Amino acid sequence: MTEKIDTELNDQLRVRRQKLQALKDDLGIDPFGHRFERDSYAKDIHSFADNKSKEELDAAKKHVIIAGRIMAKRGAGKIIFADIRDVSGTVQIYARRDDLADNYALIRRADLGDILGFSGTVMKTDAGETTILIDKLTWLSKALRPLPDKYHGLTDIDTRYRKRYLDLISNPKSFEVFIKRSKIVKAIRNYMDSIGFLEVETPILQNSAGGAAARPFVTHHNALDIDMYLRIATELYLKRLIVGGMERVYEIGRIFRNEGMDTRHNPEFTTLESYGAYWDLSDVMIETENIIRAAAKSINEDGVIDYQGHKIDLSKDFAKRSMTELIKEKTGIDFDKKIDLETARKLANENNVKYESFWGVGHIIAEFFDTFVEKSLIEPTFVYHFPLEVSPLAKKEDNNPDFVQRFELYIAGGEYGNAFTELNDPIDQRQRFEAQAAERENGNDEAESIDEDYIEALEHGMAPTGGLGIGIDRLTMLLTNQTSVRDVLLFPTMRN
RNA sequence: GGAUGCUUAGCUCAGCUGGCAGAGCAACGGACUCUUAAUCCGUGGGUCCAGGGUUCGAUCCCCUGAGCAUCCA
Repeated sequence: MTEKIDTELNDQLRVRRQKLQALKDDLGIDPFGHRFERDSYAKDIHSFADNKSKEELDAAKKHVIIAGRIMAKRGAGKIIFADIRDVSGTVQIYARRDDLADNYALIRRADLGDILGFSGTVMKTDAGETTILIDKLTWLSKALRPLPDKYHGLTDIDTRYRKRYLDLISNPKSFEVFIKRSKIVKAIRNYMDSIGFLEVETPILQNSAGGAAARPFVTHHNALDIDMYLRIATELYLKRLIVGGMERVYEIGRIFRNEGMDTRHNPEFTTLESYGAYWDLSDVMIETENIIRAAAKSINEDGVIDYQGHKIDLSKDFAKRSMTELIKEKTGIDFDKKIDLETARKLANENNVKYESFWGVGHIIAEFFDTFVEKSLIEPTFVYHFPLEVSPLAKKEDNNPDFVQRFELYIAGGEYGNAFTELNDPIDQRQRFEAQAAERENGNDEAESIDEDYIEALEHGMAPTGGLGIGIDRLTMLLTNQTSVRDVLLFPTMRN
């Protein structure tokens, strides 16, 4: 056993190590315990007892066994009260020396943060608090470090992210967000399964990263001696499965984008992508509404959310608006009229819209939307009629080859979903990839590269397909009213 | 990438014009058989983020760096 010498430890650590030794030497117990069978959670005890009177509880003689971490401890001579936290919540215990005899030494020696098992009888104190009067204690684990401040919790943002376990122990609200995240993912999965979609897993390590406009992370495979990329989307593999006849597939998985970090971007994040054969955008709109509603209802029965002061009823039908009409409403500019690049650039200059040298008219239209419209879309709105140039994987509109069958879903001024009628014409797809390659030549390092294998798959025939992508992290932020993506990720990316 | 701010005890935070480093909680010793941010008496605990500079003297002023946050690109 290697252990820091005493002088390197602060008083808190030193004292707890001494207590650890004393538990072994004086009481002969294993400070790190073993299997323990409980029959109740804190929450069960509250739901049993909170609305019963002191007398009713005394008559009931309800005996329970719980286990948990000591969060607070209050002594008064030969009795001790303590708050015990388990996964369901917190319940108070009441230990009396007269009842416990030798066992009393365990609770007397226990520190905040230690984990013990308790058996006892449910009662109510004179102050009316549901409490377990303890008749037996079992030592389960010794904490060698102190808990964060019992009243303020852990507030240091950096420590909350780096040592998430401390955040979870001391900040119940943070704990709750991650419970909700789990429920959201489960609700989405249940819905997708209920409409006949098959959950699949596609490669994270790829030879070329496609399916989105983003720079990938590069890694190296030693045995093959090749560089590989972490996926930036699940799209192209999922559509190969549509070609393969799976017809309805989805994946909820981690993807990786090598770009800046801020309150809405973490380098690794989770997306849902789904592809339904024989569907088009109208089917995907229904699917999307149902997914968002199922997710919202899994954590809030009425489906009404409050995001940063915006009260939004997700149970109402979502609006459907054309991108160019929305831009026209805000700026008076009609991008449905055919204009050349020079004119588009002039309009951009006049409206202080910045553009890159490799942008065509389509990029500029999309930028007008981002600049003038996006933040104003508070009520759930499907924005459709996207420029072809920014949508290399979407099918063209029937009557307008400059635009594609694509929508994005906007809520509370942010984007929560992206969907196409998928481009299933391999000849058109090759041209789109070539246009992307040309953009890359001109300096767009986020442009798609030509994925020959994917084109070959399309050449075998892919049914007309409606596809959807939803960012799970963003959706969780929306539904749990969080403004930073790092507050919905258990372990956000941190610098060393 | 840029601007601004933050970093002090295990945790939450003060720290005046540059003059011996402070509080609450937690911890330690004691009292207390219905407490609940328990209370009361007593005690200990510091790489003031790191490195340089100015100064008789730096937690404080200056420079460089690190981490984090917010805003912008």
